[in-house]
Amino acid sequence: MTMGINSAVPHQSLRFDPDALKMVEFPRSFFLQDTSRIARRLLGAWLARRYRGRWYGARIVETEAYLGSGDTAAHSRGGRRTPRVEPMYLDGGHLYVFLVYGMHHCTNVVTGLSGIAEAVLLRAGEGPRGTPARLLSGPAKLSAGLGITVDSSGADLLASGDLRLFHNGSECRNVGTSPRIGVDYAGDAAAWPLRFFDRNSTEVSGPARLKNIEPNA
DNA sequence: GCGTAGATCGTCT
DNA sequence: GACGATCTACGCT
Repeated sequence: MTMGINSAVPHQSLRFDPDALKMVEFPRSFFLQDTSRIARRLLGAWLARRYRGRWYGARIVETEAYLGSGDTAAHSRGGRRTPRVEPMYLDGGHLYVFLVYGMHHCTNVVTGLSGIAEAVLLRAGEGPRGTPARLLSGPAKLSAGLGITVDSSGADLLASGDLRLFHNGSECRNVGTSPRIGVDYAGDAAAWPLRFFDRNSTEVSGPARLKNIEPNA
């Protein structure tokens, strides 16, 4: 067996202590709001993973909303319900993780009631102080940094398990908006402004022309 | 800074 | 059999 850079070990620099930072978890009701609103409000929240008894985490700085059956960019477009996508149909607060290009994992937070296949793709994060620049500046990099793989698809973030979503009460006040990245195949939906990012962050992914866009109050 | 190409394989048609 | 909700390296401007 090989244990290389693709193993599910989180990056050491992401060690943190959610208790010392007085972080709390979102209630289930948070994940039942409008998906675009959740995508925006997740900016500043911390995705966390417990590995061998220690916590590792990343502050989310970029997200995208995927709006279910009517969204031609979503894996659940047209009501598709295959084994891979099944976690998208769970209650809000579960994870949906998939593999792209045969090598990269992408992590999503499922939103909405059971039966509604919407989700928020977590596109980029910032680690604690000392984390190397650009370690988490992309959906696959964020997943790899925390060691999240498809093995975690379907996990419940509210089950007191090893994967959680924390926040410390402060919301991102400088939010930029743009079309989603990498969905050119989606026709009209490719232009929908469903990408959200922290304009103060240096770790946002994507081309420069999609950064520093005016705040969208 | 921008555009292009190649990696690599599960999933869906 | 084609195609990715991506990333890196490389060449050019």
